[in-house]
Amino acid sequence: MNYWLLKSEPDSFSFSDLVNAPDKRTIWDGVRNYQARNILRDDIAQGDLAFFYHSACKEPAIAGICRVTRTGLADPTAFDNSSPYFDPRSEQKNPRWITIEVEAVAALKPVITLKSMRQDSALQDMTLLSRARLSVQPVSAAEWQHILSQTVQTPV
DNA sequence: GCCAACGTTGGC
DNA sequence: GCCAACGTTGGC
Repeated sequence: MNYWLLKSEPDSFSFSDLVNAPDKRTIWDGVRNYQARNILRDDIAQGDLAFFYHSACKEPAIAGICRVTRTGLADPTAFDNSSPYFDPRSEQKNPRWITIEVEAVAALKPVITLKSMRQDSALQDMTLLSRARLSVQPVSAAEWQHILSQTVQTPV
């Protein structure tokens, strides 16, 4: 099993929004970066766990944990010409944008801020610190466990 | 709101 | 295939 970090702008879709979604699940749609797409398509497996990270907001931080419930899904927003993520180059028979479904597992109290991760010598190799713009990224088992040792998980 | 970093596009 | 122009992300 592998660990991941998924970024979302909380003003658009927060961890609380995921908790309040039907079945606490959502399709992770809207990713339009090829490296992130490749990770979603090729590397993430059903049952993997991911941090839910809040980006582009007042306090960038890991807010919760989610589990991957489905993989290999064509991103439906690519086919929806009313969506900001519409991409006419994505064909139904050969979808360009592949994504996953995730389910909320636990909230972190306190949240783990970007600031605290920057200051933590155990986390200096985190992809988050060197590849700030990559919206889907790997987390090592050591990083995962270290971060969880700094906080308490509250099941949702 | 600024702006550095960086991914994508498109002319050549 | 190169690379300049352009657009977006995201921390601050």
